[in-house]
Parts: sequence; structure tokens; C-alpha cells
Amino acid sequence: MRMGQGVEWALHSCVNLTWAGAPVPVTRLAGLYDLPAAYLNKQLQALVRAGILASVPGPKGGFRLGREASEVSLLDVVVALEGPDDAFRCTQIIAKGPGGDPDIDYREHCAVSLSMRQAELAWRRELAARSVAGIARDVERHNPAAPQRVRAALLPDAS
Amino acid sequence: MRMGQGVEWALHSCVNLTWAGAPVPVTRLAGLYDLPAAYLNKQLQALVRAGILASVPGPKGGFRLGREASEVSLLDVVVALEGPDDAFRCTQIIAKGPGGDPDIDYREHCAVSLSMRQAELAWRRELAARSVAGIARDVERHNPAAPQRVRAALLPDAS
DNA sequence: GCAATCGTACTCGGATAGTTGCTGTCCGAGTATTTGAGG
DNA sequence: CCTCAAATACTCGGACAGCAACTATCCGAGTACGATTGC
Repeated sequence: MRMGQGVEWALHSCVNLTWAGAPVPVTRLAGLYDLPAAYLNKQLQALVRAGILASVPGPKGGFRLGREASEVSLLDVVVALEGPDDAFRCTQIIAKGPGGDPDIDYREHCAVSLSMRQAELAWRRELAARSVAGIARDVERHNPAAPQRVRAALLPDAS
Repeated sequence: MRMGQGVEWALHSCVNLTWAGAPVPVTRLAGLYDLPAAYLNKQLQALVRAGILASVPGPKGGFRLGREASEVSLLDVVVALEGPDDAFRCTQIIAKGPGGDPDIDYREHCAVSLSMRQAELAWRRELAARSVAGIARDVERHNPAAPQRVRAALLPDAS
């Protein structure tokens, strides 16, 4: 059960975009960490479709946050990239077992499914409680120079 | 981010083995839900390696629980089949960014990694709190006839 | 000098190959049972 | 009738293909800027 690599890239990019405050081309974002630019672009496209980011075409264009960083939770990013489905997929196999009723929705009645769902719910609750703005604050607290350093790397031609 | 199908099969099989109380061949276990027997066998092998199940070769053989059902948590089963690694893999990309130090272990200092790890920890905590015996109890409470029905299907030649 | 227009360079966006891991299947090693012969 | 041994049938165990998803890459559509030309 592995999560896509793009989630890590997207989260760091969102934090960096929070500090940038202006559209940044994907080439610049990828250059920060030596990432494949085209593939990072693919991930950010999914975030645009989810409304987390907004894209600006043409020169001086790039990606910027689509809404306030405090309104973007980690869960939003994960769902945008990994999809809304739970990791545990209940295929309702007990419907074919002894005493199984094909008309019952076992995703809501099977004890195994309920327990797995409850665990994932706890996971989602933790992710929903943390926002990109909160992550940025934590980094600033431990490393106050980070925002300025990132801005200098993302916007080298800023007067 | 999908969890392997084998987890669902393994959990139901563990509950059924709790009720059986005797070694059951994988053919019988798979027949309950019309599952591919050879593939289910592959999953149960992993549970044997983890000590969750024990295998008995030869006629009258099969799989049985390796320890008390109350001592088998859902987390044990998931870890045995999906591996011990976290779903979110921190590749420490910020070590290559501005202000990054290659000598620092960012899995323990990066704010993104810490938040993701905390969420997974909540997930693991929920899974560790529920045992196979607890699942079996829940099913019995809602459907008291289930254990007898399963025993009849798994041990048809019991005198 | 000013304005309109054409060209250019830069951006995102989706369509296209390569690789890893999950899914499914098969045959071989090992053991308890059973069956037969011999004492 | 009892004992022993060999054959047998049934089990798990690991090794072998098929497929879907993640990873990585490329080229085309669209836009803003800037230079150029005409007024």
C-alpha cells in the first residue's frame, strides 16, 4: 500500500507557493528539488482541477494557490491526487458466503469493513485538521529564513 | 493508494478460522466466497511467516490460528500482507532545496513528513485497538447463527 | 510621436511509452492415512 | 489376529505469467509581451 510520490512533491510545492505569492512556472518549482518538471506538472494539473491551485498561461504565468492556504487541508491535496476512494476496498465477499444476502449493502454492515473504515476515518480526520498554512507556520517557526530563501529561488527577477 | 485485495480475504478467513477451531484447507476457505484458492494460499503464507497463522501439511491438514484470536490485531494482518513501511514515503527532497543539509534526517524534522506520519499513526492506532476476536464477537452479536453456519461449511465431515 | 499589428517566446495541457508491483496460476516437496502382505 | 511397510492421496510452499497503476516524457494549444511598421 504505497502512496504516490506526487503527494510529497505537491505538498512542498503548495508550501512554497504560499511563500511566493505570485504565479511560478513549474520549471522553477521543479528546479528547487531537482524533480522531473513534466511529471510535477501532471500532478499540479490535478490540483488545479480540484481548485487547490490556479494556472496562469503564457509568459509571466505559472501556478499559484487557488484559495487561501489556511483553507487547503492536507486531505484536500491527498484526495486530489490519490482519488476519493478508501484504500481498503470492501468487495462484499460475505454476500456469497453462508447466510449471505445479495440485497444487503455489506459495506455498511460487515464488521470487517466497518472497522477498516473507522481506521481510515481517523486518518482522514488528522489530515483534514492540518492545513498548508499550518505547515508553513511550523517551518517558519523552526527556520525563519526559509520563506525569504524560497522567494529568492522562485522569483529571481523580482525587482 | 489502494490496499491489496488479500487483506479483506485474510481478515474474513481469520474470523472463520477462529470459529472453526481446527485446521482448514485453503480449498475449503476459498470455497466459502468463491475466491481463487491458490492466490488466497499465497496470502495465508505471509500470515504464517508473521506467526498469525500456523500451517499443518498432509491430509487433515490446513491452516489454523497461530495464537489466540484476541492477540491478533487488524494491524498485525495489514502489516503482514502490506509490509511495515508507511504509505507516505518521505524522500527528503528538501535536502536538495535552498538551505537543505544532506546530513539531516528530514524524516524526523520535515514538517510535511511529521504531519503525514502523525496521520498514519492515528490510523495504525485504530487498527491495533481492534482484534480478530473482537470482530468475531461483533458478528456473533448481530448474527448468532453465523459461527455454526461457518463451522458446518468448513468442517462438513465432523462427526 | 503614436497606435495597431505581426511575430516570438514562454506557459500550461493532454496524449504517449516504460517500469514496478499487484493479481492470478501452476507444479513440486512433504506427511498422515490407508491398504496390503507377512508372521 | 497383529505388525510392519509401501503406496497413495491430500496438504502447503515457492516459482512462473498476465495485467493494472504509477512513473516518466514529449509535443501541441493558448497567451502575453515586444518589436516593427504604417500613419
